[in-house]
Amino acid sequence: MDKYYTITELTREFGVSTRTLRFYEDEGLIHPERRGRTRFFRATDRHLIKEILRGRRIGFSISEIREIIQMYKEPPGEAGQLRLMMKRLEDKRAELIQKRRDIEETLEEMSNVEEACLTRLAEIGVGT
Amino acid sequence: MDKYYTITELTREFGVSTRTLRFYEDEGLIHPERRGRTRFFRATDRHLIKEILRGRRIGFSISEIREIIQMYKEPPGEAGQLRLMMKRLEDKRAELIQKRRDIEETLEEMSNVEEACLTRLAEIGVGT
DNA sequence: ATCGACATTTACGTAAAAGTCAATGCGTAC
DNA sequence: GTACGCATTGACTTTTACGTAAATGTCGAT
Repeated sequence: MDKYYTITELTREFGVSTRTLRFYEDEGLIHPERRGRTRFFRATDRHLIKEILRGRRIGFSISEIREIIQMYKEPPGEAGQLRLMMKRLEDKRAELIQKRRDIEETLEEMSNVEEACLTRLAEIGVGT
Repeated sequence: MDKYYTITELTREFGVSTRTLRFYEDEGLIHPERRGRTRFFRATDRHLIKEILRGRRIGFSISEIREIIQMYKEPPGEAGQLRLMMKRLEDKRAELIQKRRDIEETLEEMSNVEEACLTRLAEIGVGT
């Protein structure tokens, strides 16, 4: 099949603006084809967009996302480069693990607050 | 005891600048005491800073953090407010859970890349 | 009294990630 | 053939979360 996606199809699917997708293209993250001036997105672009948005939700900057995409594409050939890349991976991993811990702590606290709300509601509700 | 912390003590402990702490004060997130023009931070401020920074790592904006802090302080008294608050909590919770999933997926992919790196290093290493 | 370290305020600057607006093109349904 | 809707480009604007510079204050040690 090799389907093409138009820009608005993708904006609808992912809930982003055309500006955003063009911005990602300008930043070199995706490379939709062109027929005349119109962009045609392939499955691979669509998949990349998914990864980009996931990175964005996590809080990665555009350049970090670019770096990550690069990593998938081509593990560099030279040993020094490889070691450096693994070091960076380690750092990112630590960061993500910290972030996950932060999220879990926050989720717990939110549960507490929610419970307090429920109790309060019950108290008030009684008198209604 | 009721220890006081100076601003630089806290900047060192948390790895942030004085500008940042003053900014948080301007934003009404913390309320250090004053003796003359100098700020003196209490344990409660220190604890708040911890929460603020955790929120920041998670990706909450200042106003979201402010909102959260507010929630801890005073679960509102009126039923409608309470329900609204719980709705917002639900939304945030969903967001955080999505974020956690994103992180987990990313961690897995990073493991893959890392493994690929190791294999590659081994291949190269053989010829060294 | 002066020096250094730390503190303060005010004000302007900045980078990231888009939003918004205006002008224009291209295809097609009527 | 023209009006309409979707696309495009480029320029300008906005928001967030601080950074940074300048000019000054405070205080203990020398």
